[in-house]
Amino acid sequence: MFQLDLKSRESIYEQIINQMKELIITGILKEDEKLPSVRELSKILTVNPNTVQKAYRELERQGYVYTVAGLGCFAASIADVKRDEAAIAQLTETLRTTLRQLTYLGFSKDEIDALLMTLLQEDQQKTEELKKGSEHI
Amino acid sequence: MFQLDLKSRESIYEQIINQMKELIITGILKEDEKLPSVRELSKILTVNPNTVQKAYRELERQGYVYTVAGLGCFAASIADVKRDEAAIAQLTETLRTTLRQLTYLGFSKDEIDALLMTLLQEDQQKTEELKKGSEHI
Amino acid sequence: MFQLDLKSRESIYEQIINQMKELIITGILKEDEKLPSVRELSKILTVNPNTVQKAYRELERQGYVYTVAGLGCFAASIADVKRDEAAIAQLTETLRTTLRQLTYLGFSKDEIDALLMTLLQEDQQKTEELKKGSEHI
Amino acid sequence: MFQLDLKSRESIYEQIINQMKELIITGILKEDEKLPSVRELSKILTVNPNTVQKAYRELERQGYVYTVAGLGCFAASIADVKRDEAAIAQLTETLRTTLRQLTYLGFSKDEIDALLMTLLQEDQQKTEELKKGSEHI
DNA sequence: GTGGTCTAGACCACT
DNA sequence: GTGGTCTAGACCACA
Repeated sequence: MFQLDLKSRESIYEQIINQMKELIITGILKEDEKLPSVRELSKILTVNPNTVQKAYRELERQGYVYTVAGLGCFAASIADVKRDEAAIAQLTETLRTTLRQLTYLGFSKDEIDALLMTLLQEDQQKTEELKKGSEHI
Repeated sequence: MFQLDLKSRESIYEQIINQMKELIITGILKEDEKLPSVRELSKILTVNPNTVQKAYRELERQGYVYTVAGLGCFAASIADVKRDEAAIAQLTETLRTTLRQLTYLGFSKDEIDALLMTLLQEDQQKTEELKKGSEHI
Repeated sequence: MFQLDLKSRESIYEQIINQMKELIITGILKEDEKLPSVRELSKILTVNPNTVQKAYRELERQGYVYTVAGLGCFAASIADVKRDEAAIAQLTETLRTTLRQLTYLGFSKDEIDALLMTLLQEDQQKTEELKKGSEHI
Repeated sequence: MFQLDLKSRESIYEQIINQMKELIITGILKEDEKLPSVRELSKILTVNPNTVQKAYRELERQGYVYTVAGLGCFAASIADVKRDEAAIAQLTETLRTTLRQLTYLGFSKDEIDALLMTLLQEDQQKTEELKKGSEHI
């Protein structure tokens, strides 16, 4: 279910956040469905409970899950996911910088265009596959 | 000449690297032209010399500059740095991840498309301006 | 009769306490009227009986209800609970802290004033409605 | 400078957050002024560095401070403080509930009005005093 | 059982 | 030196 890469530059709690987002956005984790408990997931991933806790807290802050003390953490409605303007601004800035770097490396507009189209298609396909996968359950 | 943003998430040495790359690739810093010395630049930017040193080392590692002991650091040939496959792979991965995050935030393909078009146009304009600017020198 | 919000920050037993207080003070639950049993209410609300138990205990401690062993829990005289100085002090402290937090967020005195007026009016209306509702019984 | 109350129901990191907000909002900590380092403050308060860290991170998230890795944490412009809608909604809800409770305890609208006026005035005075105090430094 | 907070260490990248 | 992340424990309130 989860694939952690300890060697990755992405920190563990960020990997947990992103993979959990994937499960929620694609509907594999349905609205109001319970997430594994902090302790449970920490055992599965063999990481410290605090690390999982940190990820869950951030997911709650961003509106992906909601917490009921004593009961656990549950997937929120996708509609509740906050379009955090700060996060969007940061992602936009990352895109801007990255595109700029490609230009520095001598990529023409058309080459960048082609690359982006490929990546976007890839992204859409991945989303579709995950959604289909969850329907079969 | 340099614009450092201490509040940015991007670390200072990365900002120096990226802006120096810009100067080199756009030809504002011509081949074999001397870069400011580590001490000089650190004074201009009011940052720690170690930070500038680290940026220069990384620029050398990536082939953007070469160092002559006792003389200083010089801009390398643009041909030497173009099409750095490792760099391209990394930038592609960054794009992939960033697009995925936007999808997580509920962005539709069309919205992402629109955003990318805007950014690309911005990038092209900036490139044009820099080229014109360097021709006048 | 009861509206529990699991997603609320307010713990479940506190929600039960507050709503039970509302029923008692507005006279919907009249003096010496029997409250639903712990087991009954826990089934209705689909919560753990311990949670209801805890709420009832706290209501008893604050004088809102009294317990007769073997018979159940009954609404106390409203006179017994009014003007609980400890409770008032605590609520005042909560107000003080909350107003301060609004100031931290940059709210001007006028903005806070306006907000309070709105809330007070809301509160008065709700009180009126409840009183009318209970007269008809 | 700081007053921690270990017995308080307010957690330590929340106390740090609130007191730091006070220092920033009142201008005692001026824009771009450095906060004590995580380790330094943890020693002063004899709490764990992680606890201070948690407070600083939250302050950054809310826009009260900005962080430069390797340099430290700095007071942000008050204009940058984010009017976090979720936080405002929560504070409003707290006010609503608290006013309701006072009504339950038999307070008339006029009594609540009077109490609120007193608290508001208190709050304004405190803010004024802190601002004056910082001017004298 | 659950999440929330805290302590006491440790290692890393950056300045 | 700085903040950022992580581990390995512990205690608390709540369900």
